[in-house]
Amino acid sequence: MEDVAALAAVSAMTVSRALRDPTSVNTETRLRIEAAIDATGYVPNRIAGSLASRRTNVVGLIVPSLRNSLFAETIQGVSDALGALHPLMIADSGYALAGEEAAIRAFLAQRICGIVLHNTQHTTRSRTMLEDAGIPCVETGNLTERPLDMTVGFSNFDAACAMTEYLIARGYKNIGFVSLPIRDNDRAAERRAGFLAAHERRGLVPDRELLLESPPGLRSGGHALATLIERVPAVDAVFLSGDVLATGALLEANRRGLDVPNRIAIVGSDDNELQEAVSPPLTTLRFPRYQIGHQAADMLMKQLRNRSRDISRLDLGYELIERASA
Amino acid sequence: MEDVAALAAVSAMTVSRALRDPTSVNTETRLRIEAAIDATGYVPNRIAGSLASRRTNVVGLIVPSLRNSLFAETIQGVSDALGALHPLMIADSGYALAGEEAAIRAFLAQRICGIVLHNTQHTTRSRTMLEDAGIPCVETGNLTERPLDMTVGFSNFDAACAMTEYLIARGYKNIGFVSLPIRDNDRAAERRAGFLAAHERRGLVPDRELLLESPPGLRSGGHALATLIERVPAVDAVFLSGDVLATGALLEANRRGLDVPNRIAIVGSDDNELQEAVSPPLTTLRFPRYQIGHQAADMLMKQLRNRSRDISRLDLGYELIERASA
DNA sequence: ACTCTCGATGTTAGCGCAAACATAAACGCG
DNA sequence: CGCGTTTATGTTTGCGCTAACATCGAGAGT
Repeated sequence: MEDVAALAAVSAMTVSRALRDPTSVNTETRLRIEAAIDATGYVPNRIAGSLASRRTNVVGLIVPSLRNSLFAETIQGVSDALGALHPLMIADSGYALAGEEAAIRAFLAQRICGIVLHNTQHTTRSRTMLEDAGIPCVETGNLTERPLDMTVGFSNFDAACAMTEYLIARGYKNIGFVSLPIRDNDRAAERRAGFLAAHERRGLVPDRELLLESPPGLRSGGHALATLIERVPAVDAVFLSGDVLATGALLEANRRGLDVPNRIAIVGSDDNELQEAVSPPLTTLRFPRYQIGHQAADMLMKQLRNRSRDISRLDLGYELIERASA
Repeated sequence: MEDVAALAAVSAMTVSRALRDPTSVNTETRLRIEAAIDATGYVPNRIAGSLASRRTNVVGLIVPSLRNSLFAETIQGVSDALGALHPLMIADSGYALAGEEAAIRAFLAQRICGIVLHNTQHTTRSRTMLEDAGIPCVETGNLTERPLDMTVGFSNFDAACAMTEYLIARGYKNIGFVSLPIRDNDRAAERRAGFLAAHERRGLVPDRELLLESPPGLRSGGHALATLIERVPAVDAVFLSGDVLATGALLEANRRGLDVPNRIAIVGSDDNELQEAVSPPLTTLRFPRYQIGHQAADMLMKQLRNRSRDISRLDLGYELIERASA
């Protein structure tokens, strides 16, 4: 920076100012400085700047998995909202609370200015670290009642409940429910709770044999369908809530020559192009995952500027997409 | 850190050492320091550390898009290989060279210690910035002859060539080729070149009418198939190289009642669970995307330690997965 | 006993910036 | 015309750590 300052015949401080707030220096001076930067190929050192100002503009994001395309939507939303102003540091928790804690610790050491979490369950240590750090934090993935700081998303409970009531209303009697493993996964747990609540509201008692946990994956969805049919031959509908499980189940049903939806209805969640393209097209829940990421980052940035929060809980809802599979 | 040092009755320097290399301090001292860290809730400031040591341990990664599940595999590979030692900063270029340049500039300001790029085309400014920065750089996505520094991946040219020769060998005469838009996408360009080269090797002249560029997406693959059939009714095979184009085309063929592979063969690339699950299962190319990310990060870290490179070009190859669609 | 080495720790200085304050010139206004 | 006020820039200091060197005692070899 000294070199640039010398070349532009100003002090380093003026260069620093020109870089951070171009309006704060005289236009002529600014142009001289810009020319000097160009000539020297100077690249500002944000590390030094961050140390001096005691804050960075880096935002941290922790998702359960990086390879899951669902989270990819949210990641893209966050990245787009942050734009060029805030570099993005990403880590995956591996669906484990301990993994999240390790990532939080690493991020705090990097003195991130804010954090987005795709989880609402945390170790106590994670909680205290985040509180002590005093940085804005947005939890996404599931809308909790008592967020650490801010939260944006949709209610997995409500969504699953709505889908289940939809199936009940259409006359299905023996409805199976398949979710991802519930351990350390509040989203899956909420959905199962929603499934059960819908039955309770209608005065029905769900068959526990029809509740299943399944790893993610297309094939896994097929297995889940097979398991449920074997356990309870009378099953007439299955709600597979997670990833591409429903698509896998549908393909399996087709393979077995089961008539969907007359012999068995299949519905899913996390709508995507594929679910519409299969035959019959799947009735699913659609979640605004990109928007969640975008809004989360927006809320974070707003709080970084204002130092005052306007909303701390934002429900972006869900859509039930009716197609031919139920 | 002063607090920790006082509590452990040592100097700040010893605390710093204990943190960076626990073996360099006496075991008793280390335990006292660890206890003090625990008691005070001290979180090291890597920003200050980085400034003093003039290096960070942050690795940068730039992909064309964050929402694309193909890149997600590579991202996960990079993240897993880096582990807890190296925080990961991610940006997307939006499939644009200018976007990549902006991300590189931002990363260099953050003084990343190394970078992984999923692209082998760069603006001249990008190139000079990376050279001047003098940090290790791994290019993935397409194996270039003259990498900036290191490269790991597979040859899109070879893979497309092999698939095309496979189709030719099976007797298909009018082979269509669909790729993603080629502008600023060396991978798509290489694949088309491979397609053309395979014809040339066999002394065939491909019909230019059968070359198509298509945006990504399932539906888009269907459209591409429709377009090719309309243009050249005699088309008897289509190679859709990119994303889920082939799956979309297959679903469209099924919808139209076209016999695959007897009326028309459909083959794709980027194998995944879905391509195996559709009917008929798709013949595709499989690329080791996770491994590419993992190896790229490994090469980066090895060079950060050794300061000497052992390999600068690593071909992880591809597989041609034969199934029933051709 | 004397140096020599080596492990363990301390001291000094400075990384490259930005906050806070200082300065200096230009401006407006009664 | 003198005063406060504003705009544009400079100076000093320190952010929290680590590199480099200094120190200091314990053990080894002769």
